[in-house]
Amino acid sequence: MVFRDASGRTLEDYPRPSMAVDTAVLTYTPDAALAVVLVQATDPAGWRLPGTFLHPGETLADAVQRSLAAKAGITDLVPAQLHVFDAPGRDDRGWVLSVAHLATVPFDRLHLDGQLTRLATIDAVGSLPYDHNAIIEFAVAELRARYAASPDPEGLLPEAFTILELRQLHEAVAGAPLQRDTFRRAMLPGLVATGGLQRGQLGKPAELYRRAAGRREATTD
Amino acid sequence: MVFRDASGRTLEDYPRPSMAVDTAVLTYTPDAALAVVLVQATDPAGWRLPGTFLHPGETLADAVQRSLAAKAGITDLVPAQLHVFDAPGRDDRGWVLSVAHLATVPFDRLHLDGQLTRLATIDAVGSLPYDHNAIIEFAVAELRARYAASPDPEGLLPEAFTILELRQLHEAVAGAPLQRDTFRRAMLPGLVATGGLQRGQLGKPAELYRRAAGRREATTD
DNA sequence: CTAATAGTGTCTATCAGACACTATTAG
DNA sequence: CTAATAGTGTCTGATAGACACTATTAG
Repeated sequence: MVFRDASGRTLEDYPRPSMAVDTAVLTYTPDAALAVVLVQATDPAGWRLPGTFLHPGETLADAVQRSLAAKAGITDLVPAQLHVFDAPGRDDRGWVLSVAHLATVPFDRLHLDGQLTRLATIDAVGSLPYDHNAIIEFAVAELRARYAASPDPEGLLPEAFTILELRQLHEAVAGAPLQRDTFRRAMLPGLVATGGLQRGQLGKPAELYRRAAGRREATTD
Repeated sequence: MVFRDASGRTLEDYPRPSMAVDTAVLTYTPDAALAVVLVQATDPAGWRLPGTFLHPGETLADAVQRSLAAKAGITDLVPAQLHVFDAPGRDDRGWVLSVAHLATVPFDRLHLDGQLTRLATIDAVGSLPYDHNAIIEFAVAELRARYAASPDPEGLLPEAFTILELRQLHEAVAGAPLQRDTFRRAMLPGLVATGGLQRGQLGKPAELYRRAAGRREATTD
């Protein structure tokens, strides 16, 4: 069926923008920092967020996966839409709207190639082209909301972890220190002890936990 | 500056989708119900959310304003982006992405024309074409989040109101009854007594309030 | 007066913040 | 032993839910 409006024009007669996706891939580094993946571009040269133009018939989520699989060797992502950036002059190459996305990846599943890709710590990202700094702001705010309620909902830690490791992750995400005892009591309902202990450190060995199956909120019941 | 990719193609050589906006305009009716504005279309005939295609150089927010000013006589909106609906087959007229929006309007600022526009109560919207039912779900969820913390943040009530009227509005938004005394105590920090009373009803006259200037959250300080 | 609604006092359970205490390890 | 970290007990203040009480009106 061909659509025609009041003036008899079909859908193809209307000017259309180019549609892009740009993704903030967030990870948690071994030195306890929240970091974002940047890629090197040539055209306006410099570091920026990985992105691509939407292909015909393709889903936004698929475009995100396609743009990241090559550049960062990441698969099985669950990208989340954040916001559409639509300022008319945001891209000097033409009329381009970008749908900003967030994806989280455990550090050991990242395979960055070094020349074309690098990690930047969240509080030390430089000035990026387009509105990519604003996209990172959006992404971090979204991640903070997710981490407020339950223990490591994105699975950035390995299978088993101590509560200290969990708290350091949550502090990196929140960008602020968290109460030691309150944090423990808030997270315990969502955790299951593995029975193992973490030895070799000074002090009493810490119990190892994994996330509870039901991905519980921090409540009593 | 003309952009060319590795194959020498410019931005215009890439296929592009049509970009639309669809808006859930929510209001609060005199009979204490949350309702959404629907418009009558001819092309696939039936009721649907008001929307339009994005014009060149136009902002999404501007397109929302343009599509609503005519059809519902509403101006000075502050539309909020909700989500991009991008399923390849969502529109049988072609490849159309829609950016769903939420706008709230006090009932007495609505000027619906009757033949082409009507209100539907939220829990009695019928089955709408495309993904317009999902858009309404998104919009109501967003409104609920906003109304959880502060008194009538969208200004759906008139200047002065009683706490009973405020609670009835919040119950319509939440879709569930709220505790009478708890609600009052939670909202009072964000309210200012006007000094007036609401008379003429049976029972003790209720004090009239307006929203506090600072749009305070429900806390003590 | 009665019926109805507005507004408040208060008890209980829960929870965050704060702090100190006990428990268990390395060295 | 000492130093350091893990884990817990407990007090305080704030708050939600529940319930009952007082206050003030219409009729």
